[in-house]
Amino acid sequence: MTTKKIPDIIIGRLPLYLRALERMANSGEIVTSSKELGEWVGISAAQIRKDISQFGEFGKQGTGYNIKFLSEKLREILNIDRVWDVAIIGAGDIGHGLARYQGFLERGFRVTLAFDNDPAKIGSKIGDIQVQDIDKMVDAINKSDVKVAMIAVPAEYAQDVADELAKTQVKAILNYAPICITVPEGVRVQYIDPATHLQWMTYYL
Amino acid sequence: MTTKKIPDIIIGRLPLYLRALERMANSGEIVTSSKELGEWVGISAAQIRKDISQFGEFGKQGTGYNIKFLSEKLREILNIDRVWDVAIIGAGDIGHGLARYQGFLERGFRVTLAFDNDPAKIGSKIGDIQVQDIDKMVDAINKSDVKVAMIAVPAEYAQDVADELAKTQVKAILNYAPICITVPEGVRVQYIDPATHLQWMTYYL
DNA sequence: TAGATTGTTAATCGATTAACAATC
DNA sequence: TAGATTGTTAATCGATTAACAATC
Repeated sequence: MTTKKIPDIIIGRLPLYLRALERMANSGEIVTSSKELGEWVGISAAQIRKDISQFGEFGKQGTGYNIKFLSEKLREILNIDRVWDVAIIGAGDIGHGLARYQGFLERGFRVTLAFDNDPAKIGSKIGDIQVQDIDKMVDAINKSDVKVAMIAVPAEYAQDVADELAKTQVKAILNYAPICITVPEGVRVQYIDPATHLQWMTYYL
Repeated sequence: MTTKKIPDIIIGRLPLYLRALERMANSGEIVTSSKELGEWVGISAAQIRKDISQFGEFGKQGTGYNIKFLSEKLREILNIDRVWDVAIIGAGDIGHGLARYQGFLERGFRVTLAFDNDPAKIGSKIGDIQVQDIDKMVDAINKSDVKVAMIAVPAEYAQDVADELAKTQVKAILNYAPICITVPEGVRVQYIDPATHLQWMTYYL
């Protein structure tokens, strides 16, 4: 079997499909079509069929896709048919919000570690996790099975944190600091910066 | 003069260029090149030159780009050579974090209105803005000159909020609810959903 | 069977890269 | 002048769309 490389842009759409399918399931629907799913996520039916067909034949001609079945398949493909432990670095407003965010668990993630360099925050609790000294981060992560981290520190510290994370088994980083970071080969980074998103839209105002 | 339509994907990169240029300026640099800027943002030099040249000739052969000058031009292009008032709908953890976020002001945005439907929150203060009853949102926004809004309510209310916003002059929405919303022609939406970003990366783990 | 919708191929469209003349 | 780097064109690459046979 020749494993063909799936384009990254397709992978990025799968979570959107899954999110819509889960909402459909919640409202009691059993099957859907590429057309309906496309309307939910704002993507053409042809593209949805093409994307999904990269991974197998999950639909039935004339009928469409079974929502539960397709959701299950997408979860397997995305490796979220399990729960990933996540570390948060930075216990300011953003870190706090992320640590308390209820939406993660049902979507495959559980925050288990939090770090900060502020003595006033170290030792405090967010929900039921305790903020640890950032100096102990590498050790603590290496003792855990955390492979996913979220950086929520000021821009000037983000690269330092990324460099420390490089000493651990973390392979996926969600970076809230408004700066592009450099990471070793094999580590993935995604960026969230609300100001950047807003600036994109003001062009059209 | 024929105004050619600039692809949306190019507009989306300009805020990244601007962000990098501002950091360069802060560290005292005066000029940069497409090569250097490309390294900062992880984009090829050729693409950066092509993107920037859509809007004018802002560089000098042999020298590169003056950082201050190019920043100024990008701000003009993106319409952030002014400050935009922003409304936040939803005063939970995310809304709170956004309202308190210090990073907006220097990048062209100021949160001036906040709304919630929870009687326990209405009337409370976040920084120096007071949370108002969401029933008064349309009136309050219409009396203001807010054209940008951030939705930070649970997924099940997001479409309702979007429908209400459609009765105002809001033309740009940053949606934190994990759901795709439908808006009238001419209104832009951007999405931020950390779980979706994380799920994108777990594929590769 | 007739209607619907998938999976897939070929055609189109758009974005990125490479190359280089222009010029600072 | 020699070296560097832009702005731009042409070539390449990749993604999206349209169309349709297969089939439920």
